[in-house]
Amino acid sequence: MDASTVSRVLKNAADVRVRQETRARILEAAERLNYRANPLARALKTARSRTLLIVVPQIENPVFSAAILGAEEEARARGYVLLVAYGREGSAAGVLERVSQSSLVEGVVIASFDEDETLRQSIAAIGQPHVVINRRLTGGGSCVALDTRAASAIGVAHLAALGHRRIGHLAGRLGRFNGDARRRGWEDAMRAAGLAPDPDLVAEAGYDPARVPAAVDALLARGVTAIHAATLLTGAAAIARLHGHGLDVPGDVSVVTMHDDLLARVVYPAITTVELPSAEMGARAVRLLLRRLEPGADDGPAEASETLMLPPGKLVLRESTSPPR
Amino acid sequence: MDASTVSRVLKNAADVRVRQETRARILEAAERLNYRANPLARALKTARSRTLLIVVPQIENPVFSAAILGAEEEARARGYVLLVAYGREGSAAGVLERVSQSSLVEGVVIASFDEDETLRQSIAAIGQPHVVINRRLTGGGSCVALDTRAASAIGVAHLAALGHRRIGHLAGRLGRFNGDARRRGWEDAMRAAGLAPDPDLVAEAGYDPARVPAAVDALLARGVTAIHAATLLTGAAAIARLHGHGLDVPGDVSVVTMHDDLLARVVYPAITTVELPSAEMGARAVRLLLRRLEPGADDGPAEASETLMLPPGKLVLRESTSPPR
DNA sequence: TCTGTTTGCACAAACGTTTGCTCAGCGGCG
DNA sequence: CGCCGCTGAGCAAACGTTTGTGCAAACAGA
Repeated sequence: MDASTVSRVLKNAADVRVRQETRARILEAAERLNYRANPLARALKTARSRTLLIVVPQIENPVFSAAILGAEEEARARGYVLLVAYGREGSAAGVLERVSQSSLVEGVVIASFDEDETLRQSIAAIGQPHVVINRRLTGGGSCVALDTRAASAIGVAHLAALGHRRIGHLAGRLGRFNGDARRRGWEDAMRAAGLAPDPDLVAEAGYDPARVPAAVDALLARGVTAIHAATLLTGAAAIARLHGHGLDVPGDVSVVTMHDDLLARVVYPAITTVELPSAEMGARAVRLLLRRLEPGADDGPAEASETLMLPPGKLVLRESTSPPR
Repeated sequence: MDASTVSRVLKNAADVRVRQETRARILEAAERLNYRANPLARALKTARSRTLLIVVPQIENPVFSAAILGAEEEARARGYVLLVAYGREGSAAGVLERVSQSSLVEGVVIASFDEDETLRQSIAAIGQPHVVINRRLTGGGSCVALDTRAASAIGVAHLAALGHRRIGHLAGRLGRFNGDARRRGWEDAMRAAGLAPDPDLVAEAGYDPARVPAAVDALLARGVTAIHAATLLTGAAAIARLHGHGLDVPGDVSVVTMHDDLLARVVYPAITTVELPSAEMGARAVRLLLRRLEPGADDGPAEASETLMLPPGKLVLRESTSPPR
């Protein structure tokens, strides 16, 4: 029983040319010995490791863990293994360098808080197929992002529909893709409701709960009756701050945010949010990557290296919003 | 320049036997060509992949993401790559089978919600060095667990010291290692404070926030003035329920729990918790594993395959606890 | 019966390392 | 002067696959 024949039989190659009896004998023996082809040897010979890497700046962030989940499922379904690596402080450079040298990876899904230019350089340095997620990378390759601008607009429109007129935006990191997109979404909805998107109604807290109290106080000083928070975490922190002032949510101030995570359900009041397909973002990124690695026609035409914007899901109505008094 | 010599020089082998000049020439060329030994070929030849696997039931759970972080750092520091895989529904069997056949892994760190017997069988089936974390596996190999019993006791003792006498325990999953440990910790502290650990003061909510309201109501019906929650998530949900009843926390009811996560800081009031070294749990598991894979004397004597219990950190005083009225 | 075609399988090289061995050159020692 | 032993480096086999090719045996057509 020669190795080559075994190899052909076990992978059911197109150039079969093997007798039924031989095939059966091989299959039986493989079964009996619990034989598994050594993936290392195969990868060495074929120069294909069927391994993908996802790099995230934080693993504990629900957006990224959801993206990892989605990516892992998609990769597995396609017969790939997904490695997870994380770059502390948001920088991707070190991780990319390290992993791409210690393990053989065919493509990388990258999430990073780096500046555009920095990130572009890190990516160029490893010279591997890649897809960036959770942002647009101008001039870069393909990206998969969440349409947080639309998500913001949905939340703000909800507040406006309830009758709120002074709706504050508790902004994320302004100057960055997602921070700006969310503020623009707020502006869009304000305008659509015939309200002026007064810059005074915007207070930046970034993604840091510790910066929330001051930002909320600033908004309160502007007389807002509702707050649209850029992230679930800062939204929750905003509610805590409001409680701290003895204010009732939603009685005195309504709060809406996005990302339908468990956190939205364990605080009081449960937070009204807009669903965002984080897991799908991971899955789509893997699909894009695989389309480049395996140019089969099974996926339809390969799109140009552009940004794929995933539309938000629906508004999940909970108890943090109500008409103004 | 022969490959064998290059190999010896680059890994700085003990059997150096190479002229300084040759060594320099090789090093220079490697640098110039940005040469990296192919990890696949090396792994194939040496039968050592320097890859570890960690299997967790959920990646979004802060305990596990912290453990992954700790494990990854430790693995990397030792020159290993850490693969992350997760088994939905808590079962480890499928993941172990799948990954151990698709990639070459030298050892596995396992977290799972499986029953002891089921888990033992899954592990036996893959026949690889392993360390179980976040629980004790009776009769199994080595484990690294958090001493949640002691952590519970610290939290409950804090409540007792404040003057609470009717302290309810919002239990995790009773009958399982961590659920039972936490309830025992509550009992320990109750007894130590001269209070009767009345079973009526225990209400089980598992790890599911949806079950919390009913459990909290049951505790309230028993006249508790303080609640010790088995998990941060159910603790937060308990606070939400208390608010829902129009009760003040900590004015009417104090709440304490464990795991010092971000969540504890974004709810109102910020939750008093007991620190638990989740990240260290991951790191220690990797160390244990490596000790078996590389029996060097650098780590002290290899311990018997017993459970390593990591003691809790300190009580983090926030605003969810106060003396009873 | 002979030639030509197909069928079924084995041979062997290659992937990029690691590692035991060989061996030429050379200096020292008897 | 001859032998020994050391140094420094190359040779070659091996790890477990994949894949192009070679080559018998079986078969068909003439």
